[in-house]
Amino acid sequence: MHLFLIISYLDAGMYNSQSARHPAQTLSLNTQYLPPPYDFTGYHHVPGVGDPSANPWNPVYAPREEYPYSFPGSSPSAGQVSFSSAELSGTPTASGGGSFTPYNFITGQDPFRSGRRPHESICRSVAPPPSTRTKDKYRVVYTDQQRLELEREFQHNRYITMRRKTELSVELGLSERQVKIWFQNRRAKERKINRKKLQHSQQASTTTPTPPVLGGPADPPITTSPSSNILSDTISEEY
DNA sequence: TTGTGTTTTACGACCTCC
DNA sequence: GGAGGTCGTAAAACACAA
Repeated sequence: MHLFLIISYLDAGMYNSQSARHPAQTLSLNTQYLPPPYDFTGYHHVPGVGDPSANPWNPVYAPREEYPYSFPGSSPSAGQVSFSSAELSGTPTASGGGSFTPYNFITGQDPFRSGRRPHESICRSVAPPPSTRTKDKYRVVYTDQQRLELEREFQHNRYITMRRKTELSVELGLSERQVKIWFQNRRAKERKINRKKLQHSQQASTTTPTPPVLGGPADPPITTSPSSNILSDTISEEY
């Protein structure tokens, strides 16, 4: 059981992002709007909005930034990926110490691998300048502090608002593009993890001695179609 | 030390929305 | 048209076993 603490990020005003791009959207700027917990089915332009069954998965795209997919801080939703306090506090995990690291279903690696990058204490003592891919630097490695803040923001909101993106980019010394791409990659990572979890659970269910009831609820359509993705995404609520 | 597998940045292609 | 979304991928960074 991991106590998920969002301390200073619960300042609701911080997330009342104003959007210049979608003034017609009406749902969001109201702080009273409490979005459903992390749920990819809520993508706003799915045909039949509000009725995921209408089109469970067509390229379903993410909510616009007017949709503050924040989690009520007082009740971390089931959709959150939990972090140990050590991870969120930036406390380096013991190298190979076997401490629990929720993200590492596959390799058991520390998500931040804190304290395991000898060069970083030198090379990453200063945040790298906003950079794009160059000959010299194909990519930069973000500092632990940058990752920590980005991760915190991600735990609060899977989709960063324009306002928070600007704030974070200034705060962390990253470009807004870097922040945006980090969130895109982070969501991709989560989907990947969820897919693996789903595969594991499916394998476990197929290897159980009790045969599934044909046509019953325990016999979900297992396909490789994108619809399985949305399932895996919503499954993230198990976290 | 090295080989191998995984994770992390960054981008392009393609999509929808306004 | 430009914004940001997903998906797939390249390559650097990293972890770890042998």
